[in-house]
Amino acid sequence: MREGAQNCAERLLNLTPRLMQTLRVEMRAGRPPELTVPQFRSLVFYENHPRGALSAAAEHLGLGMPSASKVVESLVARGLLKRNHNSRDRRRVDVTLTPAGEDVLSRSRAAATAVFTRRLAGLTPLELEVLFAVLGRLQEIVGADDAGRPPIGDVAPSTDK
Amino acid sequence: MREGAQNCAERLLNLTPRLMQTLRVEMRAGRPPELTVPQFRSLVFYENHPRGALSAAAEHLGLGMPSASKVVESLVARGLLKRNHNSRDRRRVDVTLTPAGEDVLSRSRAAATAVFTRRLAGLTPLELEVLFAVLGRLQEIVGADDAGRPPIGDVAPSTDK
DNA sequence: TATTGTTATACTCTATAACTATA
DNA sequence: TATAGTTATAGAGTATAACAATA
Repeated sequence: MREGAQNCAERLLNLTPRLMQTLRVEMRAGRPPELTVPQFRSLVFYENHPRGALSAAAEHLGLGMPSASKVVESLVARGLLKRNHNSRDRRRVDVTLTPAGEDVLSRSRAAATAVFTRRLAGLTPLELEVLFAVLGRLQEIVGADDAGRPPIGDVAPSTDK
Repeated sequence: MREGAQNCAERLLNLTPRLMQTLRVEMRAGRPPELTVPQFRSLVFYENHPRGALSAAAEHLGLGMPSASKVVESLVARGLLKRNHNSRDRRRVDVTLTPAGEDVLSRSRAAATAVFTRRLAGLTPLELEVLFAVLGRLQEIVGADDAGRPPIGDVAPSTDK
C-alpha cells in the first residue's frame, strides 16, 4: 500500500514546517527570546545524557560537530551548560546542565508545551488518545529527542522542579 | 481532559524538530541543494496563489515582509518566480511561478515526499489510515500550506506534471 | 595516523529599523 | 498620512575546510 504512505508523507511535508514555525515564533514571543529551538534541544539532550560527549549531542541532534560546538558554546557562555575535559581521554569534552540551565529548560519546556497544548485543546479525548498513539509511532520511526524519558503518566515533570 | 492534550503536546514538541531536521538534511542531500525548506514553501504558496501579493505570502508563511521579500528575491534571481507590479495598485507586487519554478517545485516535492514515504514504509495499512486522518486534524488546527489543494484521492498530482 | 573538538569562513533565515514608492 | 515593498544591518543556524590537541 504505497498510496497510503505517500498521502501521509504529503501531509507530513505540509505540516512539519508549519508546526516548526508555530514553535519558533511562540518560543520567541517572550520578548528576550529565552531559547531558540536548537538551544532548547541541546539542553534537553544534556538533561537526558549528563556528562554526554559533544559528539554524542551532534549525532543525536543531527548536526555536524562544528554546529554542535557553536550551540553548546553559546549556552556555556550564558551559564546554562558546563564543559569539562574527560580525564580518561582528554580530547573528549563532557557537557552537563548547570542549575541555571535546568531552570531555564524547565520554564522553556513548559512554555513550549503550552503552545501545542493550546492548539490541541479543541480535540476530543478520543482524538487525543489516537493522536498520542500515532505520535508515539512516529517517534519510533524518526527517533525522538527524549528517548530516555518516561513517555506517559509523568507530565512535564521538570516544570515544577 | 487536559492531561491528554499535554501529553500529546510533549510528543509533538519532541517530534517536530526531528521531522524538520530530517526534511532539511535530506532536501540538501542532493548536493547542489536545490531548494531550502523556506524556498520550497514559498514556491508551494505561489503555486496555490498565482499572482499572489508578497504580503499574502509573508502572512501565510509566518514571516515578516522583509524575510518574505528576501526569499522571493532569491527565487526570482534563479528564475523560479516572476515579480510584476499590480496595475491597479502599483505598490503591490504580484508573484507567479515560472515554468522553471514549476519544474523545480515538482522535482523537489517528489524528493521531499519520498523522504517521508520511506520512513513510513514500515507502517501497516491501518496505521497509515489512522495517521492520515490524524494529520488531517492537525492541519485543520495549525493551518496547512496547501489549503487549496485536493487533500485525497489525488496523490502527488504535480509530481508527474 | 586517527579521533575529538575548535576556529575560520560563508550562506541562508529571520528580525527590526529605516527608506522608497505609491495611495 | 498610511500602506506595500525594499534595503540595511545584525544575530542565529548550519556547512565545509583547516587547525589543535590527544590517543
